[in-house]
Amino acid sequence: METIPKKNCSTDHEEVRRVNTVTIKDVAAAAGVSVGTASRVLSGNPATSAASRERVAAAVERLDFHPNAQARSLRSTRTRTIGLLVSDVRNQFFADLAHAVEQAALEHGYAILLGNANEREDQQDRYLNTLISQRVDGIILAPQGDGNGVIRSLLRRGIPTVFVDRTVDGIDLPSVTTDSVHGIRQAVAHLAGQGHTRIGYIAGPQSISTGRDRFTAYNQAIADNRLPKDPALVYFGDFQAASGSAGVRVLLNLDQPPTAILAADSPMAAGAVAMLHRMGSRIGTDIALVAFDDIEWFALLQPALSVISHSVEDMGRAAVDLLLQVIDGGTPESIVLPSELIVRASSSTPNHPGSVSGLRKN
Amino acid sequence: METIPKKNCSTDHEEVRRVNTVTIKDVAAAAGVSVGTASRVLSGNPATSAASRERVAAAVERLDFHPNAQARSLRSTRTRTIGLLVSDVRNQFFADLAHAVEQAALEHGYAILLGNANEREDQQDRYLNTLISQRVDGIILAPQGDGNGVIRSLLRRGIPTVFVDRTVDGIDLPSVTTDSVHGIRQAVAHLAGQGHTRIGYIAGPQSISTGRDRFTAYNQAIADNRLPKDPALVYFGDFQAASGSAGVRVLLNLDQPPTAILAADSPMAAGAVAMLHRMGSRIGTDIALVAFDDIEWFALLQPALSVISHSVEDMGRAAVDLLLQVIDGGTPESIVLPSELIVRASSSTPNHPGSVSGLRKN
DNA sequence: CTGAAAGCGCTTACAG
DNA sequence: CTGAAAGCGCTTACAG
Repeated sequence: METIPKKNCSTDHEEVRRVNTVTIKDVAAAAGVSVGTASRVLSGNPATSAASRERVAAAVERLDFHPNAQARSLRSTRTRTIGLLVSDVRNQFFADLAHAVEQAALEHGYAILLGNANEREDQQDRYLNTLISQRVDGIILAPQGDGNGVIRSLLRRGIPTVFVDRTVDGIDLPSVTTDSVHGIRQAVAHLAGQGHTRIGYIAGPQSISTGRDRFTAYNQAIADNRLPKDPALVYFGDFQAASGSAGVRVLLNLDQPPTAILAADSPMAAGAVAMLHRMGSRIGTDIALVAFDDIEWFALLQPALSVISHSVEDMGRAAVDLLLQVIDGGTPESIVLPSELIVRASSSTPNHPGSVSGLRKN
Repeated sequence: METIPKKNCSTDHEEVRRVNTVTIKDVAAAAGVSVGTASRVLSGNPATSAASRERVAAAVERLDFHPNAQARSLRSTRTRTIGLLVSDVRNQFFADLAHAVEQAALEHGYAILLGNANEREDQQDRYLNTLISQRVDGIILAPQGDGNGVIRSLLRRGIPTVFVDRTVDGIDLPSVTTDSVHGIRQAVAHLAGQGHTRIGYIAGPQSISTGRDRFTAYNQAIADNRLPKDPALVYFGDFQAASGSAGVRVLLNLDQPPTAILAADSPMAAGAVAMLHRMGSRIGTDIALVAFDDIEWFALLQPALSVISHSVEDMGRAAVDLLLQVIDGGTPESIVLPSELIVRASSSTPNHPGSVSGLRKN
């Protein structure tokens, strides 16, 4: 009675994979009820007798039945699956975000289909197509690009989607983002307060909303603190580590190098640290360094890195909440999370910085 | 002709999500061919005329058709989806592994359904059930537990599965693991060569194969180098950061504390670093430190951490290769990847360590 | 509370 | 090369 042999068309080639798939039909037969009744028991429909429930449960147990989610969702159009597309899993921030989203989704009975765009629009679009084809119930997206690719399909098809961390201009979807203004303003004020007047900035790409927002916030903060504005102090990176290193090299080779540097995300900050080490510039002594994103590793560096912190747990949880509301037909408001400066040793430059490392190179 | 209104049973409640789902029927109608022909064109079946191909392609484009993967796999029993279940996404090693697996899978046209066990067997089993229900074509698993849970279902159902990084005793599945013996032997010899005789070890859990393997390798290396064996020098952690910190505290409070410490994975090493900082013990001077796993952050610490390195890219790629072979009905051999010591400043203790930090505490 | 039957969107022999 | 039809494993009104 177990493993009822299916009319298996395979020519007995031994290559008989998955013969052992037990279906709801097998369960129904074993329990002595109809398929409909078995289905009702399985889906928790109250219109079932205690007797059926017991017999079906026993059969499920005995046959080790796992309902075919494909078939189920083909009828019910719900897959209980959420697609999460991040920009770069190896970026600790997104790994933490993936974890937060996954835990929050799990609580609501959803599994996460994780995609990794590698900060590239073509890979994002490829995954987006996969997610659409897999008929995920909704998508949480840290977007790439200008919204002229597959993102349009998402909207057209009415697939519940929310943006996380980033947004796309002209695409009106609920989002969870960080208000970078407050944290960056604090950071610049903190540095200016110590006498720094030349604060370098390693910016993210201006094609990405967080890259733009943080850059705007930096410019604003420079102006607010009446610091001289010098375009040479800004290096445009790509949110990845190598560009952080490149940025440091360029900035430190300036005729008038900065005495403090702000990096717009954690991989670039890591790259900056590596290059500062290589160039023999002592962080917290020769140069102050502050990073956007709070990663546990930053606290382990010596000196520990000052960071602009925002809660990745809150972000992940909020994104799931928002998406669930959209799936339920709601139109939730976007959420903006706060950012906050955490001062550590890397930006505590006791000696007047101008005199320590501001020495002209020629 | 676009969006042909489906016989939509929704009571016009406005809650008409996904009306706009276009099916292969719509495509066939728009292209003026039968559903069968449309299907053949879509799946690249050569038995199609150039004319049909063109008309179908045009219809697909115009209607923005995305085939329903659920329905497709219901017939073909292939989902083109691989489940990857890692122990902890926030662990940089596994994030890197996820990335490597995902890239390798993408090359073969597979999407990855990523699960995160959080180093817990119950969460692993829950995800495993989801993956089975989703009918993934195969599973790449960094396993938890003793193999008496859902893993048995995997075997019974013949679902193609390979182990990665870890294995489970008594479960015979192809695997990709690291040979820890060589790297750990090198590390201990390197430390012993500098005069260290008391080498502490922060072990992983003995319920996990990598925890056991590395511990065995450590014991072996201690014996090989004719170092005194002292059980007090071993602290058993759980592969997570907090236990690395706890381990350092315990070991440094010994009457005869170690002058060198080896941590069995990167999160525990990070925890160890944090605690050494807090206790004012200078890495590379007061104490030597070596970590298993090569994470980019380790190179950024000052002093940079010596590590036992193994290639996570190779591991991810090999796991996908193996799984693909299993899916194709093969029975591939397991793969064991090498490990190698990389010496950096954290384990270069020029002064005779015994005299520097081996001073008795009482 | 239960069974028989239709149907979700595809694929795939089967004839032609 | 193509169409008509069966069927993958479920769910869900419809009667009873």
